[in-house]
Amino acid sequence: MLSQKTRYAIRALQHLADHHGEGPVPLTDIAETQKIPAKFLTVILSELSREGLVDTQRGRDGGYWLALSPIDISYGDIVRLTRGSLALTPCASRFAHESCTNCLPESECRLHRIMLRVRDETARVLDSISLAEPVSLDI
Amino acid sequence: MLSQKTRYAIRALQHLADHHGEGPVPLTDIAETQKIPAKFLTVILSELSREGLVDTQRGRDGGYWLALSPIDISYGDIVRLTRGSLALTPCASRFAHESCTNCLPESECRLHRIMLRVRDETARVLDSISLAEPVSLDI
DNA sequence: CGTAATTCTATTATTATAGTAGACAATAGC
DNA sequence: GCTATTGTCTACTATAATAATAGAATTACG
Repeated sequence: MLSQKTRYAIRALQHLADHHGEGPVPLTDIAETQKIPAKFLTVILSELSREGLVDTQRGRDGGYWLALSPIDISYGDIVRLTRGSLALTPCASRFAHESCTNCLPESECRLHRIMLRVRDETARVLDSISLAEPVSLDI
Repeated sequence: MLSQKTRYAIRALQHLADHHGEGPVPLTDIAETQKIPAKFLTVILSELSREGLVDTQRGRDGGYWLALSPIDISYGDIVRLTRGSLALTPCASRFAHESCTNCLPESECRLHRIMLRVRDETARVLDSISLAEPVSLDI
């Protein structure tokens, strides 16, 4: 499962994508529209800023905006950044691979091979959709 | 991510599939071969037994065995039983649907639609593989 | 009966998650 | 320069989930 925090991050980024090119969007705007607890959102947006996904400006008329064009940010990127991995087991992660605790060697683990396939399919879907996508019911 | 417990459950069931038709397999056999803490495995196998996936016999020469033929147990079934859902968000679960907390209505939530697609792809993979599969590197 | 096995209930330790508090820093506009 | 506004950072807390253990109870075979 994606954590609540990851879900908030994605919806916040969607909101910024919707207002891309309109200058800084204040945090309270995002919080209210997307129903995200404001204080928690400060933590989330600060992390996204540190990771280079959003730019910020302090002070009056400050706020947040996407550091890249929406079309250049895929859902796969976001999940990898906020959650660390798309995979369902540590051993199946491509970019954050770890061996599972108390497991057989990967070469003997049937679950490992299955999880690689699930990860590949998940990546195929999430890497093909960007924040620019309207994501209507029929895509 | 799948929990450690779910991963143990899957590997335990694989072990039982490997010895299907050979009578009761004692818990310690499974624990040793699969490197699963024995006491924890009792909890896991008891649950699988309550859910009807394995049958058990107590006492001397007792143990566990699959209640169904390995070919009739898919990885999708196992994950749904032990984890509740294949989906990455509560709102994207087909059999254990819940609305996400602090979310927009599902009809307006772009993330919801994306997660439905990921769940469908995950289900396609996991429902197509059964415990009878050797799951070699090339399938 | 005795031994080898599973079963059940309860408990614990650890970690992750979700969220809050409050001091601090920067900026724009008057 | 003042001040209101807005983001930043560190620390903290409460709750829940996870992983695992303890120990008594039950069953069944011989």
